[in-house]
Amino acid sequence: MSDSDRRGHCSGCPLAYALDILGDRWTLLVLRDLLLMGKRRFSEFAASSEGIATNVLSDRLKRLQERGLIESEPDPEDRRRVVYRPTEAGDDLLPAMVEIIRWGIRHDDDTRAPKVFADRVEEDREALLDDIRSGRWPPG
Amino acid sequence: MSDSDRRGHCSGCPLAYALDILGDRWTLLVLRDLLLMGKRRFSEFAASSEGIATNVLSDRLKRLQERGLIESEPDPEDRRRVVYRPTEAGDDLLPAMVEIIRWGIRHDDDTRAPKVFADRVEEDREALLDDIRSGRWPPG
DNA sequence: CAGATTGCTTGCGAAATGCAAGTGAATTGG
DNA sequence: CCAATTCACTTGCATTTCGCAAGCAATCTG
Repeated sequence: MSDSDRRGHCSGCPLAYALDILGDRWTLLVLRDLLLMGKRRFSEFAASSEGIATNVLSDRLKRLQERGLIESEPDPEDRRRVVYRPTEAGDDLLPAMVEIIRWGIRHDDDTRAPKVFADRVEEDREALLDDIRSGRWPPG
Repeated sequence: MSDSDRRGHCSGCPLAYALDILGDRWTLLVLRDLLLMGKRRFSEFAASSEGIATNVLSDRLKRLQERGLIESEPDPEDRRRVVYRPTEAGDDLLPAMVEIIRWGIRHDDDTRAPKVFADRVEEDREALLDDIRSGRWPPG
């Protein structure tokens, strides 16, 4: 049986529902790479500075796919590769992710988040979300 | 060594920082009880319908305290009891939590979240946040 | 004082995690 | 064309975390 079979808690609470999918150390970091960093391939996720183990990465991609937050297809230009993309449900996580990041920026004294991002979130959250969604971020 | 010593990943990413504190199945559910349900005691958290194990609950309360998201003091009216309260950093998580809940409501077909809440978040998020913060939620 | 309650700890089997190494298919270089 | 390399995983295994049941001291109630 795979790592990726987890028991849902079925409490009816939407937060518990979300945590059943996202409630671990790695899942949201993979989604960050997809939604904010524009990464699309296994080796790109694996190269992120947090250093996720490849077996865990493989498992998380599988779960995200089963839960409908991402989808994948073989890269037509190199069939060894697989291209992962967020679905609409995955993209829809952006506001939540940005709020968590915002909290992190405000409370981590050693944050290395780009100042442009930090400033922009506080100044105009909605505009920043639109920029990210339409590929206008990062600017310039 | 206690369960509550976890290794920080020190990547500098504010999301990774947040996940080092919040990235598990239970921590945010305890904070939900504190921020949204007005619960304050160990036995109240333990009674939530998700059914957290008492050793895990004990560990999470300890970690949240070490990380400065909650604080506790013995209940003057019954010294067996301990009263837990969110700190400012804990309260500050409310917007992120509400965004996650919003995602859960939109994507969980079987959600049992109160419709008043679901409607209000979509209609006027900021006003809802203010109502929660000032104890005006739930209404009536 | 006897019994119940509260917050929390302990013991233990099961599951998840991190790490290193390996696998097979596809691609590149010579 | 064939050896070497890349890529996305998988496997094995030791360590950590988990859920569950039981136990505990301190406090309160009758």
